[in-house]
Amino acid sequence: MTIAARKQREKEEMRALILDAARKIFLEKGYEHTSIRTIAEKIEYSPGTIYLYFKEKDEIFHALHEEGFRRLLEKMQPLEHVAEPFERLKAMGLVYLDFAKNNKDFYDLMFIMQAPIKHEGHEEWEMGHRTLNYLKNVLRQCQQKGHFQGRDIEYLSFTIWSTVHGMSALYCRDRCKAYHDVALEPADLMENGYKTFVAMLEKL
Amino acid sequence: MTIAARKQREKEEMRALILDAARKIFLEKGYEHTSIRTIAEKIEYSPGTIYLYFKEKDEIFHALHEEGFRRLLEKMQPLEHVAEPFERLKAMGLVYLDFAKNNKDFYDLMFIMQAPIKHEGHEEWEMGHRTLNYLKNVLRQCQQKGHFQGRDIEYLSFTIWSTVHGMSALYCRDRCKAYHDVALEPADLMENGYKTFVAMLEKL
DNA sequence: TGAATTTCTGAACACTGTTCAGTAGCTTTG
DNA sequence: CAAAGCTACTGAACAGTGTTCAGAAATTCA
Repeated sequence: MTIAARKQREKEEMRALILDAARKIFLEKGYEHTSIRTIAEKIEYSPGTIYLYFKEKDEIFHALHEEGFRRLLEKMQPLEHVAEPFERLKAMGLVYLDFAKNNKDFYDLMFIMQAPIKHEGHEEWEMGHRTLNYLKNVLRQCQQKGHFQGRDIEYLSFTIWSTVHGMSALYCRDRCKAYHDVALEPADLMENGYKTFVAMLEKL
Repeated sequence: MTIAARKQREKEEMRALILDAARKIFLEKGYEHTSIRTIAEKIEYSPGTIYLYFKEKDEIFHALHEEGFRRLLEKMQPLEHVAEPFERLKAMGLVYLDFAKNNKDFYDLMFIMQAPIKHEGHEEWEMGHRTLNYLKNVLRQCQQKGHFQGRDIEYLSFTIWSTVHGMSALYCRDRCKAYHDVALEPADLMENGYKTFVAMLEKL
């Protein structure tokens, strides 16, 4: 079985090689403006080869989609050590916004891009669910400490997610320039916009 | 000058004809999946003709972009008759969310799509600015009535915009299905999510 | 070594936005 | 009214896209 094992390993290495190249080019040029031919050229294989490891371009998308969530969850990990739930919630928002700012294309991939939903229900959103459940849990812990009394966790989580996503999406798709006439930079808007939102959460 | 006038009129009619066809196909298939050839076929002209009226595909995008803002502002008009500023603000949010729900592709065009920014600064965001200023004015009126004391209008408007945009964007790009496991529909999420947000605004 | 199998190639297909030489038809002029 | 001029339009062509597949090359097995 050692040969079969090696072949299996080689297959995975090739997949990783393709994903690695694709990620770099995606992050540089964006998904739409990255062609299979460009990826193939980068790894010094022919375009056809890529189709031996991925059914279609979208499948590469999904693989990177997952990687994005792994990265985001990774950055959320350290927050486990923040004892106070509400403090943890506030920090989560900051981590989320920071992730969007520093990983624009990953963020785009994960939350904005028109995701091709061909693999219908095939658990491709598992990582997304995990992230969302993480938020809901923190909110429940906040409630146990007296915050958000009487609020439905589902709706509250949606509102909070919407706000930070809204900021991130406006940032990623350059709608922050609506504030150029008052000389406000995106980073400033996000920082102080989030502070305003936290003030709301504190009073709720 | 009557001939020149007629020619002028015909030119505008042709532009309108193209935009009309483009809008219909865009709203049906989305911007990316609409080809110049398809639009040309629909109006029974050759693809080349379209380039006599629009410099490029993106220019059609921008024209529809403007139409979208005209439509949104139109739906905001009746709110002038709501005397109480805070009531007007709340209603504005509902109109905004409704617009997103009922004009998914227009909303996408206006606030989500990677807008091609070639006409650098060429006032193409004028309508967007007008909409945003409308919001800021209402917020100022709210402040005069005692709401949002000490809050910066710029940051507050950004936070509010982000929240309703976030909900709309999650809706347009199908991320609401993250709540499918708890059997919550997008419309319900938006309605109650917005109620939650209004509760926050009331206490701020 | 020779046959079988796997892996890879690159030409080809059908599509895309865009350009431009050429044509058909309307407008003006002689 | 015919000829010239102009304008609107055409559709083939270019360079790009995702994807497929017959055949070549390399590897594995007998």
